Amino acid sequence: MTMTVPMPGSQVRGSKTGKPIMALLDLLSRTWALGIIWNLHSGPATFRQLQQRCEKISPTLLNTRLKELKTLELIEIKKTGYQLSYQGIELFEIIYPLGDWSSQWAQALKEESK
Amino acid sequence: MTMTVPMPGSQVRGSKTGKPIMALLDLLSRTWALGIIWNLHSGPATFRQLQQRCEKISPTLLNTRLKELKTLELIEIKKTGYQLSYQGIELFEIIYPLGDWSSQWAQALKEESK
DNA sequence: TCAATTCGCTACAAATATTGTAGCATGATG
DNA sequence: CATCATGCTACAATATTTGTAGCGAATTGA
Repeated sequence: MTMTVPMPGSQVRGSKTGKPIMALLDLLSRTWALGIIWNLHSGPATFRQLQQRCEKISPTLLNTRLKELKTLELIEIKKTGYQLSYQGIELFEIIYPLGDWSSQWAQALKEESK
Repeated sequence: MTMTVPMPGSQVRGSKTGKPIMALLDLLSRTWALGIIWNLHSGPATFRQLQQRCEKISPTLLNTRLKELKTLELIEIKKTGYQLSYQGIELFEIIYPLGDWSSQWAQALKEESK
């Protein structure tokens, strides 16, 4: 298995510059990366619990993403299972407003289509 | 070509509930979706300009994403090219702090590995 | 103690998404 | 009217993701 983690400072998909934001966007663009972070916010979870929270993720991919997120220090593993690291929490706090925003957005889209 | 846009309210990858946040996370998880939004922030761009800003995106995918983002009303097309819609700007403003955050994160990762 | 269950995770083939290159049709420019 | 740039499509090669089955280790219950 070859895992290419979008490490800031090294080249990532979509950028030759190695700018941290590009590494981050690459990471977050990967299927389920955002979903895992979002789902971990409600507290630590074991592998199987996380599988359930994510509803339809395959174990293969879940494990792949967990490794990436661990490497990039956004999550960590404790006795209670996987959880957001300090940095992961910070990241979550930035994207947290997406929850409310998405509701308004959905509403607007619905109005639009009337 | 079959385009499945993660329309809030309908089922999306990763959720049976149709919650807007899940539609949004599905959308943003798609390769280059975040990158396009990020790159459009610096102003409107034509198709080819956008291709250059994104450095390595294939025209096929760029077009696919643009259609999705247009359908979901995050971008719109004007004479000057593609640009963020009002909602797209709102979305960008939420994720904007990721820029600074990612720098600190990169720094922390570097310290860590010393 | 030891069978049964649960858990974290791997194997792997099928399905899907993305890339990369070539180039077409259209409209602008000289 | 020839040339060029633009927006985009075609399509085959490649990479990613899914879905299912199940293995080995730890835990539970009798």
